[in-house]
Amino acid sequence: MASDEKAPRPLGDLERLVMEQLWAAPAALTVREVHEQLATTRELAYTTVMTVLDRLAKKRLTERERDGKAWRYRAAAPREELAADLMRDALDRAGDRREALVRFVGQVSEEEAALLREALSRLEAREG
Amino acid sequence: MASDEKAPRPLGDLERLVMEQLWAAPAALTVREVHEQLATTRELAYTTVMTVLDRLAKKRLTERERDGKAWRYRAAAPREELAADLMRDALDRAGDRREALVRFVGQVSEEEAALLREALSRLEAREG
DNA sequence: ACCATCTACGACGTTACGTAGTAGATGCTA
DNA sequence: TAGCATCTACTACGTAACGTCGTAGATGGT
Repeated sequence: MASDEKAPRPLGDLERLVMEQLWAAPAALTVREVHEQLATTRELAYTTVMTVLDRLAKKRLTERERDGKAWRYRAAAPREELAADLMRDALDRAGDRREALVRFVGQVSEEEAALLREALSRLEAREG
Repeated sequence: MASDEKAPRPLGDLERLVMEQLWAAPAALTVREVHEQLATTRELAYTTVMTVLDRLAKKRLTERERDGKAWRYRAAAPREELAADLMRDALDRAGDRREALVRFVGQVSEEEAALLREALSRLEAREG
């Protein structure tokens, strides 16, 4: 049955940019590091980045740890995990799941369909 | 590659309720009809429903046709189509699609996995 | 012609997000 | 240890979406 929970709001533009920095980084980043990266492309106050990082943490999209007097932020989950969650949410919001899945596979590319089959086989091998 | 378009905002609570009325109805509904339905559950001004229907139309989620001096609204697409679109969007926003799909099938239920396999077979039969 | 009804449009409060400033805590350094 | 550079915490403001509704004027049937 359809979930009654509210769909998670999509990330704002800046929030997405920041998350992309974190996802791309091999380790947790400080506000300064994120800011320096973004500053190569756009003018942006240090505190703006700080605010966004803070909000992302409140939304549990990032986690942070102390490093001296600064915080280091990292993504709470891989980008692909978030994508999968959103796909789940969307599916949960569909009326007829079968129909929704049919339409979904009907609009993915051949390549993606192949990836799906592969993923399903792997699942079957592991769990089936 | 990841789409740069903004993710569509999820429907608001009332917008979702209204869409559910339209999806459930066999034919296009007037503002009054939608209002009467919703009014059985909650107190709501007629014009509130009108506004929402109008906004949904501007967002191309509903279409409307004249019926006397009133408008009749219907969903522009089936609920499952919207769900499929949202799944696509989420997938487009993932970094590594393969990984995202693996995670996705990893979190669907057994039943949903079966539906997915079925949908893929059907696709293969039709296109492959 | 009248009355019920419908639409068009504007309005207000709330919340999310982009954006940034200020004040005060903190930690290295001379 | 005094001071400077840096970091956080908190506040704030503008915009847009959405829930919510009112008013005014158009419209159509009897």
